[in-house]
Amino acid sequence: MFDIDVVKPNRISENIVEQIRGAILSGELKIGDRLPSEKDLSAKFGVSKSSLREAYRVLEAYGLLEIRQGMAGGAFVKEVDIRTIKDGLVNYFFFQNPSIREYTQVRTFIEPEIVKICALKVTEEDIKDLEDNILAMEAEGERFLSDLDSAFHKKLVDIAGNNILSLVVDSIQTALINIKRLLHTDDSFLKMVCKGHKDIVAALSDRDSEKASTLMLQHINDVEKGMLECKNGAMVLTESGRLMPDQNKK
Amino acid sequence: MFDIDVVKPNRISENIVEQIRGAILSGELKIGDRLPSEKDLSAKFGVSKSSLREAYRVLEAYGLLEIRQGMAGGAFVKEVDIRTIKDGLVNYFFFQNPSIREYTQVRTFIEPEIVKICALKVTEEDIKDLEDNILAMEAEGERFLSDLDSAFHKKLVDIAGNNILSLVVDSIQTALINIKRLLHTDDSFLKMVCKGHKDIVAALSDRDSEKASTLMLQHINDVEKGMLECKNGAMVLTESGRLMPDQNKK
DNA sequence: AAGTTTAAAACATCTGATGTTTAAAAGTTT
DNA sequence: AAACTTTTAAACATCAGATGTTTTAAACTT
Repeated sequence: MFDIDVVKPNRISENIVEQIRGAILSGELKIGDRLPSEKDLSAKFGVSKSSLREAYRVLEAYGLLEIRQGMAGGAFVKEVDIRTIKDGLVNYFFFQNPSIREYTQVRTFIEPEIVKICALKVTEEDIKDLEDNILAMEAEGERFLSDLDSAFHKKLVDIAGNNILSLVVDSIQTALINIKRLLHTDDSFLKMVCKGHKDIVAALSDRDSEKASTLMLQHINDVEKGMLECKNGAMVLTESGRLMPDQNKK
Repeated sequence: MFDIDVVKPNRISENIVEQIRGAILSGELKIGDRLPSEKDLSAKFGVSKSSLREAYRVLEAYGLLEIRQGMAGGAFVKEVDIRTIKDGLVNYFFFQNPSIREYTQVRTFIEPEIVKICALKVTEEDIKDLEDNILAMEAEGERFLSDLDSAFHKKLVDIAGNNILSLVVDSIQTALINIKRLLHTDDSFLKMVCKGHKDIVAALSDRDSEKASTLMLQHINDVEKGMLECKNGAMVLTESGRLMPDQNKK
């Protein structure tokens, strides 16, 4: 059978949203283009200002418009940025609540392959950046562990040069940061992460793609193990690896 | 240096959006909960109805609220659905315009691994569904090729049982459908797809995970090759594999 | 030429009125 | 009593217009 779409109410603002979104996706409106003022455009559409404003708000929420106040203000077509997408994914994953296993599984599929590509493309400057990241992690201790850890993996995927992979890795790292914030990782976790990163960078420095890949796989599994062992936070992990509030600590 | 976030204007509606979003993400508000009516809630926040309405519209755009008219209507907390996320990704990828190479690369990392898992988990009923899908493809010809092709890969990833992978594969399939709509695939492409799917299902039926994985990798590469050879549409592919409007056909 | 003031365009917010939708309650018929 | 119809009221949808705030550019002053 065919898929059925729920019939939506014919809201004026929604109609306008689709017209403007369509104009952007068809190329009629380009980045930086300024739409007419609320007053003018509402008159053109033959609707009230409030209806048009609601449409503008929604388009802004989609990340397609930027609305500026002031004399030279107005509504400007904007490139959707990754922040908009990640915020949406945060909302989505809040309800899905994927298990740590699921995150790890995706990572084990993608990141070992990513470092293989990195081994071929990585520059001396990249190596320097990665080494600096590790040094910062050792210096700062656990304070910025998650952020630096996240930055390390994002740096690698960016070297690989695939926008889609970058989005996926970035989103997963953002989700993992949120999870780690609720767990209390200890010093041995930090040391393990640093060691893993160091070995990977060493392999990349040698342009040894197979070794880098194997080390990355090991590292990802170590991180999962470390996270699953963390049980001293306000949250506990169910046997399926899902994060839940600890019922015993009220 | 630290990341800098652009300071946003202190809009009333934005303030309300964040308060309500926060209440949802903190668990204070649960799926199905009904928020007070516009009249009541705007009074509680001490703002006008219009400001509250704009906030509701944005939350609705995020997929966090569903607003219903009528006597028993109002604003209800809703689980963000995948459609909301995919629409956002369509907007995002419109500007990123990833190359076919990028899509293929992600697929080659993920889907061979997915079918490995499928080989262990697949049921007789799943096999039947997959076979039906192939039969439908052969019967329908090119008309629904993209949709059925997409459904085949989505079915496989759903068997694997990883929400994140399902989202990634689903999103890539949606993007590829949009690209294929602009290319004109021929009958040999259809045959190639059917053959690939058949072989994969046969390997899954034998529970041969390695063979299924190898065949999937081959299939994905074949599909890329087929797409890159398609040059008879209104669009052309640049040497980097990006889809662009054909300048010669005006 | 540099700094300051002023003016105007555009969004932000508020108020209050009117229309529309929808489900439940009330009423009617069989 | 059950089934159908009509009425009603709650809540959103839309509109109109007034007032406030922000920001830039132009006018003005030093």
